[in-house]
Parts: sequence; C-alpha cells; structure tokens
Amino acid sequence: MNLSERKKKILRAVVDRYVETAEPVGSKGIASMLSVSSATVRNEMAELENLGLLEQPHTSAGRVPTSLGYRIYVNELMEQQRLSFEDTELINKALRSRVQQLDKIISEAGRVTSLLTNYPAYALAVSTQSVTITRFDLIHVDKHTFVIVAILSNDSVKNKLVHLHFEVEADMLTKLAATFNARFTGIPEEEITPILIQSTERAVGDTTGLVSIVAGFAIEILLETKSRETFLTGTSHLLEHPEFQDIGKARKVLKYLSNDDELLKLPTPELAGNAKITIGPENLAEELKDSSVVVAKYNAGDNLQGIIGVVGPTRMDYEKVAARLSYIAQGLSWLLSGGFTLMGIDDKDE
Amino acid sequence: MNLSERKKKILRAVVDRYVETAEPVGSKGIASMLSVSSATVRNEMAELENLGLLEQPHTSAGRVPTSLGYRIYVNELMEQQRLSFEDTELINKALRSRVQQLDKIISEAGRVTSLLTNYPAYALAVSTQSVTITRFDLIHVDKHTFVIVAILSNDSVKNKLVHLHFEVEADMLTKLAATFNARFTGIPEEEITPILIQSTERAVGDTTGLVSIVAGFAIEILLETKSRETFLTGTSHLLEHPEFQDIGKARKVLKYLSNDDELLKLPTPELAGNAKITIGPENLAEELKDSSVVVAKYNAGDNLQGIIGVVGPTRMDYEKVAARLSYIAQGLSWLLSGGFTLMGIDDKDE
DNA sequence: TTTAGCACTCTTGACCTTCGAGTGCTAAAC
DNA sequence: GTTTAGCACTCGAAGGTCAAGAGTGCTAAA
Repeated sequence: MNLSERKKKILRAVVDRYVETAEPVGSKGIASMLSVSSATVRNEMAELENLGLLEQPHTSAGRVPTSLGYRIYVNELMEQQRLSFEDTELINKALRSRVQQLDKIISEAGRVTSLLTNYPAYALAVSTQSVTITRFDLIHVDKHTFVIVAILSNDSVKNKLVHLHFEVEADMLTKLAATFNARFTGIPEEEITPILIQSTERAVGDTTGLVSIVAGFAIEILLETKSRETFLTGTSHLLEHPEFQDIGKARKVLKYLSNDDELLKLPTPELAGNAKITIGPENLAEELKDSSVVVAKYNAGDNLQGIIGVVGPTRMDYEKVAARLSYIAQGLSWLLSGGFTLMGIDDKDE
Repeated sequence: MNLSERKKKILRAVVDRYVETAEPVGSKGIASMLSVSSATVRNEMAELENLGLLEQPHTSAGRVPTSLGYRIYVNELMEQQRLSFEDTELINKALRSRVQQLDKIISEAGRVTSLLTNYPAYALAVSTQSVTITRFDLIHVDKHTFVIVAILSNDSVKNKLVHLHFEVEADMLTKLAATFNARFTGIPEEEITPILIQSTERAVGDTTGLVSIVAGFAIEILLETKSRETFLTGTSHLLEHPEFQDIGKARKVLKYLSNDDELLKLPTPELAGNAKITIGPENLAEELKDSSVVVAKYNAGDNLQGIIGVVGPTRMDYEKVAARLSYIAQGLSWLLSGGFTLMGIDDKDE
C-alpha cells in the first residue's frame, strides 16, 4: 500500500495511541503531535478510512484501526524492537533452570512468555518425523523385577520398571533383549502387530507373557512420541484487557485455547525465530476472529520443533510482543538443539 | 444444629432450587412443594434467617443460603449420590487410557473431573517421602554415546542419553556404574557434594568429567522428584457461572488458581477417596472467600499421594461434585497403587 | 492546501418512573 | 397454638428523558 509520509505517521500515531489507551483516538491529540491543525488530521483520517485502514465505532467518535490497518502497521510501519536488559535476563534465567526435562523447559518458556507479554501463552512441541526404537536393553534388578530401556531414533530414552509375579533370570532377559533388537528396532508402531508378537514368543519360547510386556511398552512409547504436547499458561491475563470485559467473548476464546487439538491448528511461521502475526479475521478459527495471534517457531534438534505463541485482542502491542517472542524462540532453539551443557556443572550462576 | 423436620425440608429445598436457578428463591415456590401456604413458609424462612442459614440480598427479594446454610446442608442434609452409568464409564475410560505415564494419568484425571463437574479442576501429585537412587546402570551405545539409567527408591526409573566429545569404553562404564552403585545409592540429594564427586573421580581415575556428568544427573533427578507437579484444566468453565460474570471476581480466582504454589496450600482431606468440602469464607485464601473448593485425595503407592479438586461458586451442586470427585480419586488410587495391569494386553476394549 | 468555525451526531451518565416479585405484619380461621 | 388470607410496603430491574461533551464533516476564508 502506497501511503504518503504524513498518512503513515498518522496511522502509526493512531495505532500507538489506541494500543495504549484502548479508546478511539480523535483528531485533536494527533494534531498536536504533527503540528498541524485537527482539521487537517481529520481530512487525512477520512481518507485512511476510505482506504479501509481506520474506522469509527460511531459517527461522533474518534478512529480505531481496522485489522487491515494493523496489518499495514505490522508490515510497513513497525520497527524491530530491542529488548531491555531486564527482559533478556528474565528470559535467560527461566530457560536456564536446573531441571532439564524437555517438557519442563517448554512449559517454562510458555510461562515466561505469558509473564512478559501479559497475554495467555501457549507452547507446543511437535515431532516432525516418525520415530522408531533403535535399541532395547533389559536390566535385571531382582528375581521379580526388571527395567526396560528403549533408545529412540530421536535420541530420547524411555524406560519402565516391571514387577512380575513369576521369576525371571538375567540370562533370559539378555536373550530377550537380543531378540527385540533384531526384530523390533527400526520399525514404526503400526508394524508391531499381534502376529509379530506371537511369532517372537514362539521364537524365544516365551509362555509367560514377557514378550507381550516388552512389545506393549514399545507400542506405548511410540504412540506417545507421536502425540503432541501442549502447554497453556496465563489464561487469566486475557480478562485484564478491556475487549474481554464481555464475559461471552472471553469465554469463547478461553474455551478455544483450552482445547489442545485446536492449538495445534493455529498458524505456524516458516522460519524459526521470526515472529508471525495473525490479525483478527485473518485467523481461520471462528473463535479468534476478534483476536490476534503472535507465534514464533523454535527448533529442538532434528526431529522436534515447536511453537510458542500468545493470544490477545487485535489491539496489541505487536512490536513488543513480536520482539519478546522471537527472543524466547531463539533462546529455546539454541538451548534445545545446539547448546548442550554438561549438567550440574555450569549452573554456578544462581 | 437442631432443626425441625420442616425446617430441614425448607432449607434443602432452598439450596436445591438456588443451586439450580441461581436466583433468590421465594416462599411461593417452596410452599407448593410442601403443600403449606406461602405465609407459613415465610415464617419458617424468617426463623432460618435468624439462625444464620439463609439471607436476603435485599428486603424484597427471595432467600439465598448463607455459607453456614450450605455447611449445614453438606453436613446434615446431603445424601451420598450414586453416579450414573455414563459417568462411571467416562471416568473409567479416561483413567484407563493407553499411555501410562504418571503425570499423563494425573492430568487426564483433572481433565475428566473438570468435564464432569463443569468447574475448573486441579490435580496435584505430592511425594511424601524423600527419594534416593537405588541403582545405577550405564549402557554403552557407541564410542561416543551412553545412557544413564537410575532406578529410584519409589520404583520410578529415570534416564538420560549422553553424547561425549571423547571416546569411552564399555569396560569403563561398567566400572563406573559399580562405583556409583557403591557410593551414590541410598543417599539424598544434599549428600552428593562436590567433595564426594571429587573423591570419586580420584577413585576411578577419571579426568574426563564422566563422573561429574553422572553425578549431575543424579542431583537433577533427585531435585526433580522433590518438586511437586500441578495440573489445572477447564478454567473457562469458571466464566459460565453467573457469580463470575463480574470480570474482576473471575480474574481474581483464575489468577489465584494459575499459581502452582497457592494450589499446594489448598485444603487437604485426611482420608483418601472421601471428598472434603470447603465453603466460601472457610477458605483461608482471601481470593477464595466467595468460592467453594471440593477436594479428594488419592494414594499412588507408598511414596506418592495427590489431590484432585474443583473450584466454583459457593452455589455448587455439592452432592454431585462430591460423588464424582470421590469416584475419580478412588479410581486413581486403585490404578496407581494397586491395580497393575500388563500393558498392551488388557485394552482390547477400545 | 490548510485552517477556523459551526452545526450536527451519538454516547454517556444522571435522574426519574413504572412494574412486579417478594416480604412482614395483622387479623381471622382452623 | 398454628396456619392462612390479605394488604401495605420495599426495593431492584427496565425503560425513558435529558443535558453534557467529545468528535465529526462541511464550508468558507486564509
């Protein structure tokens, strides 16, 4: 869109002021900022309204940006904001927490996102590639107990402690592990069929159900890694914003966000680190037609990537939110894919 | 409290009706149920009001139960409700889901609780006893890779895949595991000191940092099991109830619930399975003085117990909520402490 | 092209009125 | 002594009116 410099300034001023005050902005306030008269501003505003960038809630009110107006603002007027030192420190600290479990880190990232933006935040982890088991180990603990350890193709490791009501020898477990390594590695969940299980039972001469136990575990963890994890935090922030004083609206959005399946359908940016902004009616979901979504992608190793995002009214400080989100996503990418640390060693900085 | 039969009937009727309609109940409606005149009911109601069990929002309105009124209702008038077949089936199905990870089961229990009660639900898992590691195994995967497996005193198993930038022999890992089993088992996190780590390094002649890696992992998981897990679901349900049409109230409660630390302070029932009800001002938290909390405890083995609960307005169908919550808590206890199943075998009923 | 001036529009909040549900009280009935 | 019919009374909810004020569009002058 080709706007004169003055129109750009006015649009920018309207957006900034409306974001701050949540009230329609009149020509007078803007006029003083540009040192022109209010009448001039009114004329310009009328043209911006014709272009579909501004609108009036009613004839005798000030102007409010339309979603198209926000779009222009985001595409052409917005600048890359630098984060304050306090903000980056807060983010770094949250991400550098001691517990290094994947889902803890991700949910923590969601928490800090919500904290820094004052909007509800969600965080997703999505595996992009089908996972298989690359190795089985069976550890004999005592006569009635052993541990199944499975190493997955995405380098995560899963385990389960099994109590038996019959006895089992370490030798038997070693043999069984070898068989599983021969027959059950490198195959997806769908190929672990009852037929395979039965033929394996015959092969090792198992009548106790041991094979079923281990195979069942294999199925379970493969299914589990397929499933996506979602975290939602800071929902109460939604109610702080005047556009959600209408309980009905707030409820609609909150309900939508509580549904994990819907969260997975939300927009996804192509590039990691860069924030993607979806404004009002640009959202596919009916429930979000009045809301905006800002998301950023992070990479967590070859097999996993994820999204963090916030949801709020279209009247949102896109500059600030996008900057924070990008930073957090970049931090996550770094932490999860490259920045391996020797645990317990480099955290003397607490 | 010693009430005449008729007063009990009237109190019960007022509570039931108010729970249903959310509007102050007048003498007329009650009168028809007891086949007396409205004037009689009015007299009785006036006495109930003197006793502090009912109150009027304003002079010319019907009556509403006070928190004391609800308390009497819960203590003396409420009956044990049986769940419908549909409800029990729904609960069973949710708890019997395929993925058997502990936190998944617990969060799922929260989800179904919220679904069945139409209130926000929370679920906590609290370990009651200090956990130690009972056994280490180090599995050699390839020259640069191995897996640490630690079995804990509460029968859970933790692991981590470690990539090294130097090479390591299987023999070394075997030796290291033996050392850790000798020195690091049965001790709490506080006793894994830098001094212990250094002396262990000298004992096995480790200059590569391997000992630090394994010890760091031990510290991490011991810290992690100490931390409590909380899950909150169904927050949007709160907004469905007329007492939370006031955004300010809703926000206060939602914000309170979003704080994990606060959730841990909520009331705890003594007996597993039995629901405990805390009404309005009985709650210690200022934020919940207008709300009620119903909680039930479940046991999950010797070392772990937890709470599931719902939060809603004092105008709550305590009978229904308490029954559902007890059932879910009992189901969880059974599932997590006793009812071991051979995974992947007994779920043909899907 | 910009600006001062002015009539016009529309929301907001204050204030009033009406309506009706429900009450408390009194006196009569059982 | 208890119950009930009757009636005056109270108070909130809903709707209507009105004045104030913010902001606009338009016109005509600078």
